[in-house]
Amino acid sequence: MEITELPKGYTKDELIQPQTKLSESNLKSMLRSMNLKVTNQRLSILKALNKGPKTHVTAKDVFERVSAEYPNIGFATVYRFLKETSRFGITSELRIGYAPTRYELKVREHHHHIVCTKCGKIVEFQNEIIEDQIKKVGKDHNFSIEHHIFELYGFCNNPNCCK
Amino acid sequence: MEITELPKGYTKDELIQPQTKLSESNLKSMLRSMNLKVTNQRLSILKALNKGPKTHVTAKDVFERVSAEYPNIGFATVYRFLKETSRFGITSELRIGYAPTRYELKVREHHHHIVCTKCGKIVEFQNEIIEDQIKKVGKDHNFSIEHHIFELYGFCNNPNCCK
DNA sequence: CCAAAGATGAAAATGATTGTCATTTTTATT
DNA sequence: AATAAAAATGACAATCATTTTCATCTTTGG
Ligand SMILES: [Mn+2]
Ligand SMILES: [Mn+2]
Ligand SMILES: [Zn+2]
Ligand SMILES: [Zn+2]
Repeated sequence: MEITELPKGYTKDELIQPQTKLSESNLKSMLRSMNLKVTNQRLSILKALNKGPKTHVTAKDVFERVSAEYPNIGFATVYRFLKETSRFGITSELRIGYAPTRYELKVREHHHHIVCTKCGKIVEFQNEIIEDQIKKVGKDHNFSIEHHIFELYGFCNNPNCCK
Repeated sequence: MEITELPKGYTKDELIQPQTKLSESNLKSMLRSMNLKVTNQRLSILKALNKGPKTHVTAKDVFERVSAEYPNIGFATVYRFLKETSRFGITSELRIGYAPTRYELKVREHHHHIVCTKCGKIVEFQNEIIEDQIKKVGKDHNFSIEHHIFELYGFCNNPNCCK
């Protein structure tokens, strides 16, 4: 079957390990490296992205986290900046089923995701064999591959997976 | 970089080979196998999906093709039925960047796509090694994998690839 | 401090997809 | 062929994530 429905339980928290905590000056130099001005809103968005345990967050998630600090933040600012981060390779985008786009800071190595379509759990994995095959496929078809999406969907065999 | 933008030239026709031409009675039995009533609109949508050379079509593409035969067709009918076909595994869905969902009749074997983000060309490929790794990853993480998405994005080294 | 250049937020716009519902069509059964 | 129940259709409104617009602030280099 193809991805035709949202992962039902996707509101649940994910079980990913908390990630490296980046310092304020780390975040500022990130912004400078993007040739963007350093604003409180942007720093706050980066902090929100960097805050565990939920590391795959939607624009709405970010908006809510930042709103606590800056109640006047606008959605446009969040969306605009998230797109920038993705454009500059600071974050990667995750499109799961028909759910809103999720973002994650690229603080860990390149990886992909297995999504439980029952409880929404997201597990990360890496696979060198697949990455090698991607290069091969590109070569075989005379394409310069710039990026790829690769996500697995199924059911986690977890005792506490909902229902 | 992640998929942050639409393939620019995606309006262009794709260069996929025309696919097996299914007969009207083939299409009718498809519908019956789905426990759906046989209507002219549905047959026309299936025909549209089955018509080359563009085999990865959006709801709008289908709407336009069907409109020629049934000028009163509504978008709702197209969307509703396309979703059904996907649910029953008659079609597979393709989500390319932020472009509208594309559908393709499952008349060929399981495969994936390389998309040229410059000219929109879509090339299909199969890779057994990757499919095997998918099974392995599922097993390793104790998931029952139901489906997966896997698409490569890049530039085709094609003399007639736009600019 | 000052003046671009850039960033922000409010609000409206966009665009794909879905929901509603009155009307029509299909199909199995007389 | 007539009929009745179930299902499908199409017009239209609604949703909802994301983007655009634009007038008003901020940032930053000089
Ligand atoms: Mn991840
Ligand atoms: Mn295909
Ligand atoms: Zn990869
Ligand atoms: Zn596959």
